[in-house]
Amino acid sequence: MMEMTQAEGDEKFILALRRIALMGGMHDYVVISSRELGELLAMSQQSASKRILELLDAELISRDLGARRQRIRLTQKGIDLLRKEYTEYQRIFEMRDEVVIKGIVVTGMGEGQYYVTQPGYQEQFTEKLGFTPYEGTLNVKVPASELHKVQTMKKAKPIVVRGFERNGRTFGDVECHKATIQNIECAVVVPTRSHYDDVLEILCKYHLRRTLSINDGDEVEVRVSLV
Amino acid sequence: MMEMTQAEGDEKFILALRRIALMGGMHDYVVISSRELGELLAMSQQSASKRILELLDAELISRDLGARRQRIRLTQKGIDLLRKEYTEYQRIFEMRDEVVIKGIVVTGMGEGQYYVTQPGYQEQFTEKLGFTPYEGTLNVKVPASELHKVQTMKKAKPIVVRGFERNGRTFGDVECHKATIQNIECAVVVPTRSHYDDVLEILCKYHLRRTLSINDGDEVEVRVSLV
DNA sequence: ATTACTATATACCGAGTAA
DNA sequence: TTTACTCGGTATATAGTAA
Repeated sequence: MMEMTQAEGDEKFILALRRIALMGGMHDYVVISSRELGELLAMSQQSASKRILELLDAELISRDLGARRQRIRLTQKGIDLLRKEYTEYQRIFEMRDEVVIKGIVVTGMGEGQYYVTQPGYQEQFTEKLGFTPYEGTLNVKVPASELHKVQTMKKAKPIVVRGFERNGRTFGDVECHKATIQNIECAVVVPTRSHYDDVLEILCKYHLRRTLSINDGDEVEVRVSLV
Repeated sequence: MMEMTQAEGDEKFILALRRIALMGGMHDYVVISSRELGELLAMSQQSASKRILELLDAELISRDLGARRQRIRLTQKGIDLLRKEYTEYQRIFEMRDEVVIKGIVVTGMGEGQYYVTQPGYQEQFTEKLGFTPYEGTLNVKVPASELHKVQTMKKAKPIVVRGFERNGRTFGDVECHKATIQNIECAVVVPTRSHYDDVLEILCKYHLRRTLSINDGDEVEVRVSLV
């Protein structure tokens, strides 16, 4: 005897629910025969009839069964199930608008600070990011399970801060992405050199450790805009 | 022998594609074992393995099969299939003639009040909304989980209140949507500036805080008409 | 026309197991 | 550890048909 949880068993209902919803079944009863539903779902009249009985049994639809025609509408439970599906697709496709990366605050090697304070960069930060960064970056280590989000971020169009030369030293381009941490505006700096880095360097107008009262080991959510 | 068209046979692939997409497989290869995928899909390792082979055969994913681990990503065809599904859900849910957005009453920055009281707007509000707004807006903060409804609202055809110039200052167009809160007629003003705003500004003939006895922190349901 | 039952056919899943 | 084969049990679909 194979038992199924609610969520697992739901899957086969979805297609039928969607067809009914597309015919207006979320708002009111719609006339639909089992033959018609079968055609829309590429299955036999018999199977469609059975599917309707299953949907009724699962309380995902309600039915008004007349002598020659049945009328069907979705129940609230049916609408909720479809909306859950919809939300999952939104998560998939709107992941492109922003991505929330969880990570742990760590102490960096002071590299960020060195770069941020270079006047050649600083002017551009102010112009292109809309704020003058505090002289120091917040370093956030990203766990492996979140690294794909960093990849996503790196593929989004960055705000490019141009490199320059100074005292015979070459400073490369820096790619930034606007972000927020607890609603405070900041920016993630992607050093163009290292492609496999799992530490985000974050610029902010404020001293984030003090402003947010965070320290090494604390978890933070960096909400990166990808637009 | 039962032949299936492409579209019909696709159905069983969708769930697996969605899981892979949610792990970032639309953007890059992601490491995922057949056991892991099986757990996520509530099926055995064997079945998940078979499903992966089927997805490969249908050219919906591509795979980099290493000695100890496989990496999978969606092909363009796989992405297209998911997007087709997403579009169908959009059709279902955006066909709706109203959307109910839950939010929390907050205190705004007084901007709404400034705009509402401009005579250039006020006349149009009276004409186009059917009521003369109280001199102040109710601000409702929408949680992230409800933001997709705001997107839906923004895609509906708005009532446009034309901008104007006054004392050398330019006032832009304002987009409104008719709505109700607890059956009281009102209108949601869409701030044209930022697309990611999560605060609704609400116009009403009455002083809503007093009329409904609501205050900061209270939850309200804004029922927005999309027709 | 319908809906939907019963019996048969088929597709699917997972246990066992190899590589 | 992996991936993925074979095979047998079971869930699911359809044809035939009743009401």
